[in-house]
Amino acid sequence: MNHSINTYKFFFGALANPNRLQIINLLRKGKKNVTEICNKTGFEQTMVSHNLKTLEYHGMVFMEKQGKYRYYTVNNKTIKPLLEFIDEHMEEYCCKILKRKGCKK
Amino acid sequence: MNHSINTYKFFFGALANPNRLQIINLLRKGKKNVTEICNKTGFEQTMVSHNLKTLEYHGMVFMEKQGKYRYYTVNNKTIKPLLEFIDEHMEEYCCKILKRKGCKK
DNA sequence: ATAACAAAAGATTTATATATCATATGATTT
DNA sequence: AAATCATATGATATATAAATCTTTTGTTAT
Repeated sequence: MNHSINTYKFFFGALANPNRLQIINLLRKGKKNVTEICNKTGFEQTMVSHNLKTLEYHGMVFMEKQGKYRYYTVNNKTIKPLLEFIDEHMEEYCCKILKRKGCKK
Repeated sequence: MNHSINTYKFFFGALANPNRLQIINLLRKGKKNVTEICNKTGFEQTMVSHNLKTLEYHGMVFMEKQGKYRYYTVNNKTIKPLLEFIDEHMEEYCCKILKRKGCKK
């Protein structure tokens, strides 16, 4: 905990949202622009833009302009290992939560 | 992402709360019972109990009964490296957020 | 056994985050 | 340069989470 409590609060808050998580998950399959994200997810454009802004603000996704399009990529350098780490944590310590889906322990 | 979107949502949600983060931070200094947590933080007993329940459910803290007391410890096996990993992420990718407090990059 | 203490549980109010709605900006095409 | 497409921004209504309030459970001491 090198930073303020609220910094962590907002960081985790950025990931505590199903729509943002779905966007992250989609971007893990490759770079996409906003319209492509909307089409693949069925989400509204404004909702996607707002959520991408939150993710970008926290360094979870990156944006690059290409003409009238804006392409987004996920920050796999940190997001991938972060999610993997949490997967392992849950396998170890969240049996109650995962039970229905066949937890190892 | 081995688990459902909502599983991650609730996991991150558990950490996206300043009071729970403060409790985690306090427990990092050592095992404490509910009353001790209340005294050190100034939080109400019911609020602390509710938040400890959330943290325990997600395997972030552990509880052991000792007479009428319930002692809580933080799961440092995962919480410590998790927070350290996020510290590094923020130093690298969240300069905008940390700027005021002297970000390295 | 009853009182006092420690902690949890449930219900309700309050606070916060989110999606939606309306509008604006920027780039490309005709 | 007007129209269209792509995306972002700001404001507001709605949904969700959280704190508080009230009550309950469990443990120890008298």
